[in-house]
Amino acid sequence: MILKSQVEWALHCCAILAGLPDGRYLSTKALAEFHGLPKEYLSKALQSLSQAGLVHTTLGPSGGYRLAKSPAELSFLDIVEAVEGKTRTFVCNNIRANNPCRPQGYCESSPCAVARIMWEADEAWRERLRSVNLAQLTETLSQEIPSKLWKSSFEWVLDRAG
Amino acid sequence: MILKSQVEWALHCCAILAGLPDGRYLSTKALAEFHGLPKEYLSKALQSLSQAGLVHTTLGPSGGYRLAKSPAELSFLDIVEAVEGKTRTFVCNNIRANNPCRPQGYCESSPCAVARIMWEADEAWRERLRSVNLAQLTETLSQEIPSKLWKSSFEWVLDRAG
DNA sequence: TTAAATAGGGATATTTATTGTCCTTAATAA
DNA sequence: TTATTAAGGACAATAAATATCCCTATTTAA
Ligand code: SF4
Ligand code: SF4
Repeated sequence: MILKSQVEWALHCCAILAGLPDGRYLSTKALAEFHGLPKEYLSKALQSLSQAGLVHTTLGPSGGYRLAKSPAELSFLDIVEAVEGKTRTFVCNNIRANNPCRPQGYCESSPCAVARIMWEADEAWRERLRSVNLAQLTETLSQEIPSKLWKSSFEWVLDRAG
Repeated sequence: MILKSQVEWALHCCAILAGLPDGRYLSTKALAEFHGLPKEYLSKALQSLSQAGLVHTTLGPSGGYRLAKSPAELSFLDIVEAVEGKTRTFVCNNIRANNPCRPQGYCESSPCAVARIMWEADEAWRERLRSVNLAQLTETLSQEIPSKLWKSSFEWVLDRAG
């Protein structure tokens, strides 16, 4: 069970968009080139972000994407769920229903303990993702990335932002 | 990203084995029949449990599986990792290495903030699974499953345990 | 002693999910 | 008007999950 690579792509793209000045947009083309990713496929990830309302888009030359909210209002969970979906990682196939001892017509009232425990763990994962926002990420990145690289990347992006 | 259904199977099988009297074994055939699962494929899941050292096996008629430790010593995480593997759910494809602004020969020293945050969430998930053991599960199940069904299932299993 | 039953595991097939490409459409700015 | 963009549908390629089949060594029950 491994997350789609689109999750990593979306997180990186949002990190870039978080540094974009107000009113500017960055295109799929630029984001794909910056990260060395297939443009058409990255586009699907960005569309997921758009459908989830995390980014705002415009068409035409100088069009592209910007964040729909402030970085502090966008959590990792928002981005992960936009791309990966909100479905819980454990799905119950209700195999207890096959128990040969089960009386005819007997119907389980509620999810059993196995499922509940697995769902609690899933929720612990989501809760942790919910607790980190984009502003915190860019703060950390700005401290860890060499300032020369940080600056040149910023300029590279601004050069292409519409 | 959804866990294999083998995870559910393994958890249910372990729950059954946890109720098995000392020295008794239950075969793949019985476990598959009880849960309504394909015997040959369930066998792969049980082999994973065996390779992880969670269960003990014997061959021949009256052979099968029993837990290798007491239910209190077996956590959900043990079982999930035996079947699903220990690989973290977020894999870093190091797309930052494609940054066109990156100086030649520049080598990232350590995993970046994105990966670390995703790995912390993964660890939160595992920690929660680590905190629940099989003894707790069977305790809950015994309270929630109607006693008539609980008893008849127990007898069904004992009938087939070698 | 023999025959049946078992776990283990290799090979392979089927189905589903992920990854990736290509193309069309409508909107938009230069 | 024209070039550029996001959106999205159709489709292809690849990888992973699911499933089946068969063989082997071991063990126990008859
Ligand atoms: S016992 Fe729980 S996990 Fe198993 S099938 Fe029922 S609800 Fe699902
Ligand atoms: S997650 Fe971090 S380490 Fe992985 S590619 Fe992105 S920036 Fe690099």
